[in-house]
Amino acid sequence: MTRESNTGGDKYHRILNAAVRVFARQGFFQSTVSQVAREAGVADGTIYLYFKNKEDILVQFFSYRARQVFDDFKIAVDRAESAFGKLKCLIDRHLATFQEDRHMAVVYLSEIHQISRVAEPQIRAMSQRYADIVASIVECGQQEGSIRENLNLGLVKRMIIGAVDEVISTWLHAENEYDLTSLADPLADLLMHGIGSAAFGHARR
Amino acid sequence: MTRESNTGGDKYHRILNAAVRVFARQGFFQSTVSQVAREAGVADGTIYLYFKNKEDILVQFFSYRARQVFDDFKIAVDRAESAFGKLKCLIDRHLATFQEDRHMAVVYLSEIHQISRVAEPQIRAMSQRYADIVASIVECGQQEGSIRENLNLGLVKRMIIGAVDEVISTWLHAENEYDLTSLADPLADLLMHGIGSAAFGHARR
Amino acid sequence: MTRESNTGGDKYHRILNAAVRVFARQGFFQSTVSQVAREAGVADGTIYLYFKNKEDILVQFFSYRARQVFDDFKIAVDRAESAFGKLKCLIDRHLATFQEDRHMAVVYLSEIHQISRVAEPQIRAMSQRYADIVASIVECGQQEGSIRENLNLGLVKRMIIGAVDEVISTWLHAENEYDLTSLADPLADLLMHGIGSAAFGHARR
Amino acid sequence: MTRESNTGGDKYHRILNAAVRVFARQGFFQSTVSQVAREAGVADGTIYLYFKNKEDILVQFFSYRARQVFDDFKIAVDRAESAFGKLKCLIDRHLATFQEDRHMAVVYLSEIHQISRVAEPQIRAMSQRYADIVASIVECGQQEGSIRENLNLGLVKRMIIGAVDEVISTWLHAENEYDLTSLADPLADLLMHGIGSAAFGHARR
DNA sequence: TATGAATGAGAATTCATTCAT
DNA sequence: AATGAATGAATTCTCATTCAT
Repeated sequence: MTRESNTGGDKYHRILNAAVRVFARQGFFQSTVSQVAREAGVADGTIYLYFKNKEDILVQFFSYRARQVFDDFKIAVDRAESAFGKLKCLIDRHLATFQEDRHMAVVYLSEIHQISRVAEPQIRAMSQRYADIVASIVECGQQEGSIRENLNLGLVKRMIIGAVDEVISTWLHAENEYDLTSLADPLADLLMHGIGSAAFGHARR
Repeated sequence: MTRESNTGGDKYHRILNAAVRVFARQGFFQSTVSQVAREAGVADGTIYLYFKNKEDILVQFFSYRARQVFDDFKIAVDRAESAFGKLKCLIDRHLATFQEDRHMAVVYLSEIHQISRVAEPQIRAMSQRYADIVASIVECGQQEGSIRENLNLGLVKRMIIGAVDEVISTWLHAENEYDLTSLADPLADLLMHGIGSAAFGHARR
Repeated sequence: MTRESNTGGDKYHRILNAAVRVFARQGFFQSTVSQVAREAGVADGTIYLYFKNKEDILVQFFSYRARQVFDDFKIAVDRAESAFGKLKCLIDRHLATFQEDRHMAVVYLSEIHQISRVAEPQIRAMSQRYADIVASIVECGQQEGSIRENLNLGLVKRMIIGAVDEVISTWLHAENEYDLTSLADPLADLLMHGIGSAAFGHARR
Repeated sequence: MTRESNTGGDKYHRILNAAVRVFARQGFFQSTVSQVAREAGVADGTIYLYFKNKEDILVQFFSYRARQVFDDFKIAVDRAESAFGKLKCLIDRHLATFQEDRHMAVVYLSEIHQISRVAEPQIRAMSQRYADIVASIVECGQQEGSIRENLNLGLVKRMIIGAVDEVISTWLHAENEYDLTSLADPLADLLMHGIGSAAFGHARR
């Protein structure tokens, strides 16, 4: 009965995309189902043929749309050779994807906490996906000797995703436009080598 | 009825604290003014003697409560000597403060995007405050030679605050309790030296 | 899906029977056309090929189905010889019919008042039919001397149908099952001879 | 928190009475909360200060208003001496009460089946109250010899209440007004002595 | 005939805010 | 200052009905 099997997924995706636009503009709770319907060019009631309720639109968004985005990161990362290359690639894809779909970026960054109460599993799945990618990068780097041993993987993952999300968030709220992806390499460099000077060496070791 | 945490304050603070508790529990938009009033032990109408409207409670929270927290960071950082010490101190204070006031942490992390539409200036002020602290640390480090030159200060600030926020966020959603501050040093180390191995040196330079 | 009770009938009767089942379960106003359609195994739109609107299903039910039931009473009553026999027969048929079709019983007893606003004529027709039967029984009884003269026929009819309906209604809401028809004779006896003792005779006369 | 303790029970009873009028006119399901509010001269939202929801209005009606009516019957019956007198008294009060408050009568007769799904206990309580009254009449009659032994009390109660309700129901739907209470004595007589002629005697005995 | 996706009017309910006390 | 009853606009969601296929 779920409508992925819709004729071409037409209305379903029209509504989903419209919803993301509206939510990005006004926030989830300040958006009305009517607004989403109008933006999608359907009647109010039509929404409920495809979504259980207003919240379900957000859940579906995170379940399918955003999740798939994270899956794509994996593919991109696998193409790079070195750990550093992979890291740059991950961050670049992350930044590029969100830059390409600003609406999704806004909704992802603003509403994920709201939705986490109801769609905890989906959120965890995305988070885990990211953690897996980071783990694979770290492992690769440790094998080639470019990444140090004894890392707290979870912490590394949190640092990376936190840094990237914050970079995106700042970009979203910036007054003047600028190219987000141009920050991929500098950020990857920072994450790889830290802010410390090489001269001082690694304090701990 | 709840009077335990009535920190001797007047009605204004009683309401503000009650609101943070309620908002943390249910989210801003899913909380009602009545709930805040009940939690504060005042009548619904009383809220409006101290706050312009529901949203204003959140704005006041960010204007005074959260902002002051960021101000405190500055003081703590100034006490440390080395740049690395300052960084650890900043992160430690950040983590400790949010660990001590979980309600504030939830509201800060969840609702800041909602409020940003209406309280952009306050948000910017906090952000700028953090940027200043980071800048002072970097400057200090560069003078003592422990932090490299040519850093994109804004990017460094975003990396740090993003990493810390993500660490806090993960802690908030974790199933089992753990000590957040114990992550301060490991995280500071990561930010300082990156995940790369010293052996490889700084690729770029 | 439910096809068991599809009494070989065409769509019209399939829908009508399905509707009675659904209405009995949930009440007319709390039932949806979709539910009736699903129960009947047809598409929503198909309902409207056979019925003017939702209400019309109920009207048709009372027009044809329930009405026919009352017609059957007449036939049964005519077979009995004595007035008392006829009365017992009427009540027995009444109880037996409703016991056999519990769904109809529920709808008849619960929804007749709702429908009376729109299908007054049908209701009156059924009521008149019952009044006629009662009148024929009374007439028969008066001829054979078993029923007293000077009866308010309308009142007698109301007493009988009221008593029987109430007996059925109680049975419907009873917690444990019991045989409804076993109450036919006791009730007929009560209606025939009243609750007074013979010794006291008829007070009035 | 329940609002019986309202200042004079003002709004609460205004709404309850308005609701009964509206429900009587249109039926419960075809009445809107807005209509009740308008009839009561209050805002829509005010309804919800006194009633949990629309259905609760009906439940409260049956819980307090109608139930009390049944309680009154008891008092009236106790005043009469003979069993026959008590019976006439019961029926007279029953008819008079409903004649005096036509709205209540309509709602009671039309909506009791709807509400029984949700307020089974209240309905049972009223029914039991009536059964008790009937039982006391019968017992009294049996002691004085005016009512026969071996009666199925439950059946007698169902016959009486069914007959009375049907008489009221017919009166409600009648085209021309007539005095309902004038039927009390004839009906009591019928219930007491049945429709049979004294000459024929009691078949069973 | 039959379908069932789409519609959109309509209803219940909530809740921020006001204001008489 | 404080109260909390009252308001009514706004919102979500339902569902009878239609109509293109």
